[in-house]
Amino acid sequence: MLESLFLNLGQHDSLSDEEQSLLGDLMAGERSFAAGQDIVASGSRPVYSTLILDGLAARYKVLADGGRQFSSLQVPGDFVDLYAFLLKTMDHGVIALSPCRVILADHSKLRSITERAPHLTRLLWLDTLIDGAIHREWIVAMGRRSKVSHLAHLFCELFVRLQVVKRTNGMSFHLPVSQAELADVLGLSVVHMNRVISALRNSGVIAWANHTVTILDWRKLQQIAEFDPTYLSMTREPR
Amino acid sequence: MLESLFLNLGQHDSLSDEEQSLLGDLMAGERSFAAGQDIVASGSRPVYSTLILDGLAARYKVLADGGRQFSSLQVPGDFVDLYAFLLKTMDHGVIALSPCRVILADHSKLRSITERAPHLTRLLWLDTLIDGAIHREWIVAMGRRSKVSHLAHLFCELFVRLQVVKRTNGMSFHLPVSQAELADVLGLSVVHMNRVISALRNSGVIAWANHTVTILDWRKLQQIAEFDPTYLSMTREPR
DNA sequence: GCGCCGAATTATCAAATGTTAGCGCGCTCT
DNA sequence: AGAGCGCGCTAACATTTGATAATTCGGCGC
Repeated sequence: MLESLFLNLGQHDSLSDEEQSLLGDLMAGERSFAAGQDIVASGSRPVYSTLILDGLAARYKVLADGGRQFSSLQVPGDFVDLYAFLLKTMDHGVIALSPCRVILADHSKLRSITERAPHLTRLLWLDTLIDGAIHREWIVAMGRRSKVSHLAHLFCELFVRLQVVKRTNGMSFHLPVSQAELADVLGLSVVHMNRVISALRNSGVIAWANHTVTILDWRKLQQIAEFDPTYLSMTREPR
Repeated sequence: MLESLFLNLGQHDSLSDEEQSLLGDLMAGERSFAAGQDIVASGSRPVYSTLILDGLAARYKVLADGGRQFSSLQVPGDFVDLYAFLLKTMDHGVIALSPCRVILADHSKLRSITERAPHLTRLLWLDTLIDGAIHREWIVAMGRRSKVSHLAHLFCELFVRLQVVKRTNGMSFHLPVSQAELADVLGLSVVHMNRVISALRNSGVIAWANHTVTILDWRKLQQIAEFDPTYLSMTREPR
């Protein structure tokens, strides 16, 4: 059941049997959320952190004028709020964009891992660092890429991340979001989001129908996006 | 000399004498950089992490069309690349925006801290988590705030962060950046950056001259920015 | 099969933002 | 003192993006 987690953490450095069993002991208490439900509420002080087993979730913040901005997308094998273990108070919410199955990690158990399993601690720390690296990449995309390039970059990133946890199907992956939700990722109006999607479609590099994105020309998509996966740290080396 | 670091880490939880001495032992090898110099090069694999003692630095990425985007600003007491300890390869650069005095932390020593000092490890981890929280706040600002509000938010954030490390002077702080550099923070053209700055000035909440920002109306600035400092985790509690 | 509803798409116009160019100020170098 | 230069600032115009509204499309229940 924790296969996604093992694939995710294990891609960066090898996980010993003991570490796998520590993780098995850590993760307990499966839950499900319907699309649109909050997985973690803004302002709360969680006593456990949440790992996605299945589904798509997003961190978000809502401003006074009602505008919503997603600050990340979370796929199976991702901790959505591992940082709450140390940050204590959630300054934003996490919402299920599709039906989500999750499993919980008690903060007290996480703490004892930091006391007793330094290497596993470093891997969990690394997981949050990659989170940060993705944030930085998003900032660059929002600030200086064209909107089409930004969208292309997002698709590249999602494809690679989903591939790691075996959720791609050839060059396709499931993307259960509406154009309005995607607009809240890129920070655009729905109308303009639609224009940007049309442009990327018309360039012939992707197809998107029935909540499924298909990459028709991976090389060209990468070029449009200037995608360099270095920031995802997908090499296995001692950490 | 490490006062800024102690102020920074110590604001979240108390640092024992032993931890302070571990940090003193960790940080060694002072260096200086002129404004405009790279402190850490993109693509490099650092063997130490860098702490700012004095000056202003920024993480950045340059795109193929020459556009530059800063993904963070770093003030005294900040590690600019603590994450390189685990991420290994820099996927972006770090530049000195003003003359910078820094001090280094050997990755081998950092590693031994994770093996022997769990609480200090958690505080260092926390430091990188706050980094991530700031990134998320920037994403929200870039996506859904008006440009004036974004700028106001940035000033609120800088003021509060600088206050922690005692680098404010009343309601003023030193901001040694040109409007062009600030444009690379917000992701705007220089011309529009100038318009936005003028608008915020004209609203009477800030003054900015001689590289010094003065907050004339803190309450109103916060309102414009919808600034809520929760994400900076400025409460001292067990971590 | 029919009608309803949410989502996608298009059209039109308005506002925000970018581009290019130029001016002026204050600084430094000679 | 004069020239050069970086930087702030403004103007004029082009392009991108947003707002509003209408139309189409597709799934789903009756």
